[in-house]
Amino acid sequence: MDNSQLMKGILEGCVLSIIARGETYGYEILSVLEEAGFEDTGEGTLYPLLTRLEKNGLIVCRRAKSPLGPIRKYYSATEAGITGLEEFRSRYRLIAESAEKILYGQGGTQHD
Amino acid sequence: MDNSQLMKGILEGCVLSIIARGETYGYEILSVLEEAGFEDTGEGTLYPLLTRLEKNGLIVCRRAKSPLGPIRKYYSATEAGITGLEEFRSRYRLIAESAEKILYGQGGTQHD
DNA sequence: CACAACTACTTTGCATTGTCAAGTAGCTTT
DNA sequence: AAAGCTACTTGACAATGCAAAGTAGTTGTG
Repeated sequence: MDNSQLMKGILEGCVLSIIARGETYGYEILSVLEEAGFEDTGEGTLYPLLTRLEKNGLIVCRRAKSPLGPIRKYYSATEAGITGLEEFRSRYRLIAESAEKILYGQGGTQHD
Repeated sequence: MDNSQLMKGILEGCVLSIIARGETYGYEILSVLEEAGFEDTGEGTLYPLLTRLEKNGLIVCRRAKSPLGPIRKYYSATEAGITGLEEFRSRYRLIAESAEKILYGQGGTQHD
């Protein structure tokens, strides 16, 4: 059992959240994810996810030259993206609360 | 985007946690999950999950007659299951913290 | 200029797993 | 005995994280 199953779905909301903070691009998102603790996130995970978000109209992308390498794709959240993010947060919180209720107990299990 | 992706992996730990509390069987687990908030969990989700947990040695099962219907499969957690549950809780907490850091911000929910 | 190294994004293919749907089987009630 | 409940099983499917390899632009070294 590895982390990948836990990651599913969560990552999508997190990436959307990062983009919603301000225009950014793939490589930078990767570093933000790593800083936050998603250390194993690879390009093969992120880029398809960005494509999916874009296809669903939650983010839009603009191509611009990088001062360093090849063209970057700068993403920013659409209004639908902002709305979707709120919905995601709600769903996430519900599930997280349900999970924690079961995992740690309502008040019975003392966890450090 | 539906809940199913968020559920992946989380459910496994939750079911393991429920079983770790004491011997129980599928139908009962379903009702516990529903009470906790996992309302859409169907049999087709739970039973394969139980099989998987058993195959991985995290739970064991014992068949016993039910006062009502057909034979029940009572599950209980093995030592490996307890250990696995602890590990799951740690992993879950790490991911949840990372996710919440991104979703809600480090110091507060409101950021511009 | 040619080649390597780095940045940045793309694509393919796979394994895992939640979900829908239908099925099997025992027990109780009518 | 037929219907309806409890309880578990199975098959097919779709979503998605992930590894690995590929494409392409820029810079530095010779």
